[in-house]
Amino acid sequence: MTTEKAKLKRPQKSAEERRHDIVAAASELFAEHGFQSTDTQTVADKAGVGKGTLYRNFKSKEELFKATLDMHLDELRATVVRARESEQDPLEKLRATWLAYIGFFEQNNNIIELFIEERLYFRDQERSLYFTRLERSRDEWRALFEDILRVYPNDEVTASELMDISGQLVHGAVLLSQHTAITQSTRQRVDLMMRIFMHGFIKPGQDNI
Amino acid sequence: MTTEKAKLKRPQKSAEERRHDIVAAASELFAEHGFQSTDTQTVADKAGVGKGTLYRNFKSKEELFKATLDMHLDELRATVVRARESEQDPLEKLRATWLAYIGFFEQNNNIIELFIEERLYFRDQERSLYFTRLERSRDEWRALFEDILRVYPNDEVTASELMDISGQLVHGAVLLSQHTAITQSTRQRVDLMMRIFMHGFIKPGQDNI
Amino acid sequence: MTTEKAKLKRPQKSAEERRHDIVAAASELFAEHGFQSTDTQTVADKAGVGKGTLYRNFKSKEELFKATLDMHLDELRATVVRARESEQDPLEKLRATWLAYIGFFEQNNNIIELFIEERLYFRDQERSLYFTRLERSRDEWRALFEDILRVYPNDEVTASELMDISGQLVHGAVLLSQHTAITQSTRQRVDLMMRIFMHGFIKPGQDNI
Amino acid sequence: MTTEKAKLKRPQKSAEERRHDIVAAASELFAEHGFQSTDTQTVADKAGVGKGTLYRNFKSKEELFKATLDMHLDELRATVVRARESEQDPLEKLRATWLAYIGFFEQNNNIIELFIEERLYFRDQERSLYFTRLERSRDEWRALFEDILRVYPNDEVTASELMDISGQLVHGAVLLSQHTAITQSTRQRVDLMMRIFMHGFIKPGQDNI
DNA sequence: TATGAATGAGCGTTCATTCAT
DNA sequence: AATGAATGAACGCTCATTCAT
Repeated sequence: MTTEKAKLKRPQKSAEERRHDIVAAASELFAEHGFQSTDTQTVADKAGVGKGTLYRNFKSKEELFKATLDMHLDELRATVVRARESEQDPLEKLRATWLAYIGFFEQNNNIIELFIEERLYFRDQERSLYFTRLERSRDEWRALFEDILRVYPNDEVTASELMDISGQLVHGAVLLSQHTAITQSTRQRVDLMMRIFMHGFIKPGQDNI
Repeated sequence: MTTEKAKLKRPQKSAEERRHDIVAAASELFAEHGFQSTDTQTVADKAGVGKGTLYRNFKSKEELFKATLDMHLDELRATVVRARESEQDPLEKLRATWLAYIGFFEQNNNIIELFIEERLYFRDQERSLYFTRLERSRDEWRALFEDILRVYPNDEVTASELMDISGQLVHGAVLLSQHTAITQSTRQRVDLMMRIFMHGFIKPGQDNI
Repeated sequence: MTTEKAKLKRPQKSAEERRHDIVAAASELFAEHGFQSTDTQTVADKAGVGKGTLYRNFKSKEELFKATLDMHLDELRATVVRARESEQDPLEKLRATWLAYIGFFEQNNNIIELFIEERLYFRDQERSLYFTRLERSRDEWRALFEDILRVYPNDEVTASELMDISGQLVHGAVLLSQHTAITQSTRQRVDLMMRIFMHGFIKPGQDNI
Repeated sequence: MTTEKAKLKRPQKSAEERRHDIVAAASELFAEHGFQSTDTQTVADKAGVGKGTLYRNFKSKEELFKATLDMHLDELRATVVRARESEQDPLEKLRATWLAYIGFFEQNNNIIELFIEERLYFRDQERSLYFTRLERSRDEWRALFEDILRVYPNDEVTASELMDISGQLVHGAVLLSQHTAITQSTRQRVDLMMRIFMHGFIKPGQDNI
């Protein structure tokens, strides 16, 4: 029960473990303070390694940052895919996916800010990791909305358009979730999103009052 | 022979003007590179003042940053209010407001990232300026949705809920606008948002297929 | 008479003076420990300035190093030119020049090592400052030997050849001077060099014993 | 079933060989980049051993550096002795020795810089290896010049003085050889050195013009 | 004995802030 | 009041050396 968790000298873990420890530590710190405000010594300390070990595993602080983003993106993707495949009905797939998406960002506090930070810092260098991935998964999303439209045909709207609205709803939710008084559960919020997304707020026949 | 003579060359700006020049310069630079990557020397240069003058006008780089955010928030508010008041019909007010909101962020590139940066860096110190203001204007938004519900009564949804969905749609649009292939005008996007928001994508009567 | 020379805060000297102070401090330290072993903090301390001031005046440690070399090379050149012009007779010009050259390196201990360090470190980047300058002054040296040969005609040797031998003698002297037991004054050494250079060590007529 | 079995794949080098490999690798790298700019990892790689092995064989990078200098000094000495003994006539011994000396440094590029680097870095600690050895061989050099003076008696110059001039000529040649346009072979340069060293550039009888 | 992953002191450089002019 | 030279704390990264395997 000592707080001083017996810091062994040179624990000699596997390379895989080391990398993971470092990314895990970095991830928390980046999420808490942002990329620039996190210093490498702190990451090393938190990961329980020397600073040199950081640099043996990652070419630079920037690389480390991107590695943490990558890790989160892998998790996010896994979470979302799992959710989508957990349901058969297209609309239920959608609901599950939204839930998973928003839930992921709720459980990984501030992660969305990291993706946005990346966009700011590395703007000149390359495309943002997050949006690159988003793009890559567009086809899967579109397929989902095509399935939905097959069940609920509507020639006044395209799958792409639905995908866009869906994207707005989800990303808006993620962005605002930490700042809206949390009077509702994520589940409830998603249900509301579904209701409006499906039927709007205007009752049929009210339109031309 | 006054000490004040011959200074004609230096345009003798008022304190107010100076501050404005500095904020304007800072604003562009912050938007382009982010808070941390923008250095005070560059701001001073761009504003055409010495670095000391920066610090006479703003206690710190952070203050300056917040002043630029404040300026943008003032502009945003003015833009939105103007839009809202330009229409009579509640739904048209909403459409105009959405359009103004999204248009503002389209014209002030990267501004949304700045608000998010603030959230990351100054987390510990205080609440974010953007979300503080957002909160402050909630009542106005809510009033709008109450008006709308008066015209289109629906006891299955509250004004607050509509406000939340509206917030998600708008912020999602802002966040994604720079990253979605721009096949549509803002106008068109807002129209789509309105359509779905009002009626959903499912045609009446299709529901229980 | 205080040893604590009243370290005024921010003495605000002229830019010229600052640069000079820094180069002077750097020069001593580089000469004493070499380029790589001298750290910038030490230079700043010795120059009585902050480390930032170093970097306001010189783009990098490397630039500073080259600036000190340049300074020494300027001095060396001035010393040598002054010596050469102090005499009329070509042979006396030569003697005076040799004396000045060797004397310079005796008074600026370890400077020759610095020139050689430069060659080692910056090999890839560009030509050595020292040898670039040496090359540049070759014409002046050659002119001197042509004058000498005009007085002492000898068609078995060229001015260039004499210049080469002279260069070897002088640089050899500089290199070895710190390591040979100093039994003789520089004056005496130069006189010996002159004697051998002029007549060799073999007496006329002894040759074909 | 000996422990020594089956290790055929690893060439089973002797400790002696290992050391030699390391010194050989280090030697090249030091000569190319200098002491400080050469890093131990690179040496280990080039020598085909692990970094630990470096430190089992040499207490520190510095020791390794000195070992390479020692190696070169051994080679230099062997080369010079061999040359000296290849001739009978004292003057021819001298010519051969000069040739060997200069040739050695021509074939071992940048070695002279290493000796000078040592002087800079390890100044405080002890005397330079190169000059220590030089000192040690002074007696042999002096003996040579005494032999020469026996054949060409000259009571206006001592063997020590000739030795000094010879040292200057040779070291100057080594130092400058990489920087003078190589219009002549080493052989030719040495012949010129001999001619001037023996007779000077002034023809007998010209003196008192 | 040989290895190379791990370490951390050390260093060059930057940049927000101050202050003499 | 305005300036910009001066400051020095802070930080990313390196590399000689150690030590668990």
